[in-house]
Amino acid sequence: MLDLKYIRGNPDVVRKAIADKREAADLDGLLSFDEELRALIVKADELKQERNVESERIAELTKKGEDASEPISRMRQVSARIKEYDERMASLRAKLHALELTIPNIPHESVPVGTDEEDNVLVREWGEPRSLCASPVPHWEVGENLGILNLPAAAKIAGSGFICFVGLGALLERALIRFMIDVHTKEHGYTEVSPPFVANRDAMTGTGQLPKLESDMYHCGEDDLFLVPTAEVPVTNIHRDEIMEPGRVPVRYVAYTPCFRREAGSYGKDTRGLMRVHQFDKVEMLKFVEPETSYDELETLVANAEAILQRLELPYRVKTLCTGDLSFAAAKCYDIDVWAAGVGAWLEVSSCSNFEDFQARRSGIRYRPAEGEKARFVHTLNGSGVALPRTVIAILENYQTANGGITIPDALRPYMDGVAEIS
RNA sequence: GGAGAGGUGACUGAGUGGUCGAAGGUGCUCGAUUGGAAAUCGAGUGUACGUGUUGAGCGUACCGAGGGUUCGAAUCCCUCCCUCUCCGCCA
Repeated sequence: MLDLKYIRGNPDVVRKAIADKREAADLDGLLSFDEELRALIVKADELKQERNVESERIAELTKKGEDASEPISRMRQVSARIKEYDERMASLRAKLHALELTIPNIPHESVPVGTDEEDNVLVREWGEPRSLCASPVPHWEVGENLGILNLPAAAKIAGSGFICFVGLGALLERALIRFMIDVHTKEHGYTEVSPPFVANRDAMTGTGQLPKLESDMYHCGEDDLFLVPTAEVPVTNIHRDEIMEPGRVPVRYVAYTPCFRREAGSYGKDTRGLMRVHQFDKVEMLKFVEPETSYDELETLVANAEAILQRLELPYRVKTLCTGDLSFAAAKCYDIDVWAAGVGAWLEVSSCSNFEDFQARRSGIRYRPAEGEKARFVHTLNGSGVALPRTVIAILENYQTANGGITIPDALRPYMDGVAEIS
């Protein structure tokens, strides 16, 4: 959510952001509601002041035993008018707020303007895109062959787009989670959290999943709870409606959660195997920082995610998303794609974003720079560190050996009970 | 799921219809005192919105949330949420 005063003062900047992000938002409607509302506030406040003053007089008269019926009947009418104003303002506020939630964040000046992923800009590449064997097969084949992946079982249980790991496959998943969290807590200074995997409507709205993406969320109607689409939702909301005391920021968290996404409307060949699933594991990093440092923090965030892939010796590339590919709430975002030799494709395993104060304003997350100073909104950032299934794909495909087995990356072996190869 | 208790400012804790944005205490900030500190004394100490010759002032709102009663609600009524205690159930 943007500052309404900012929108009022810089409508052209906001209009450009909406266009660059290819969003549809009724800015003019918002501005006119805002103007109408402020006019009503002035009138209603005047009436309320009159009522407050007169109420005090009525109290005095009553105390002295004098007749107060004249001001009372007059105030009865004033109150009726106030009620009318309050009702009009309430409905106007609701409409205004609904529109406010549809205004996207403004891209940072360093973000390239573009229409879709074709216009994203390559920042750097790491490692050689290759495999241990000459002609690696796709992960679903090698996984089924080795008995570590049972997709038909997952389909039987929950339908297509779900995963069932077996044996060393399941251990590999668990090892990756532990490996990533350990690196981030022990070497990168993050604090581990294990949050709820469901979130309520307020939490989902605070981070920006609602109202726009409701149809992509799994929803428990009975309790009006949503399965988390990313740890970003529960972890960002840890500090919702808080003012963090001086010295508290920067706060850095890392969390493992499963992520649930309906992926409604996603069809095509990139949905094969583990590439696009409804439930996947992810280790996510989040930061709450001072505004002045947020772009430096974004760079280290990306570096922290890259460190995971470097340890696993998986080739990857980093891209800056252009305005058209940038998500609704982000001001700037880097995507990291890992190379998967079997399917011969770059797969997105991390998205590292700076939301500036967009989520913080929406969620009421502030900090006090020093004792006695005015509270300011923090800047929030988050990035995957990293998403599991596509990392598993890369391991199954890039570490495939000529005999159809899988070599375990050195960094993972301590977490795999020393297992060096799956065969 | 059943029964009960409770939600007030950074914290603690008063307040059952008007003089309450809210006593007292603690903490914090500034000042006095001191060689320095403690103690003591004095002053100050929320957020949001609006208005404004723009950060002085003024106004409005906020005592878990939302409604209602009333000229007037922290105080009375209703609904919901959350916390705690006991019982039941259970990993």
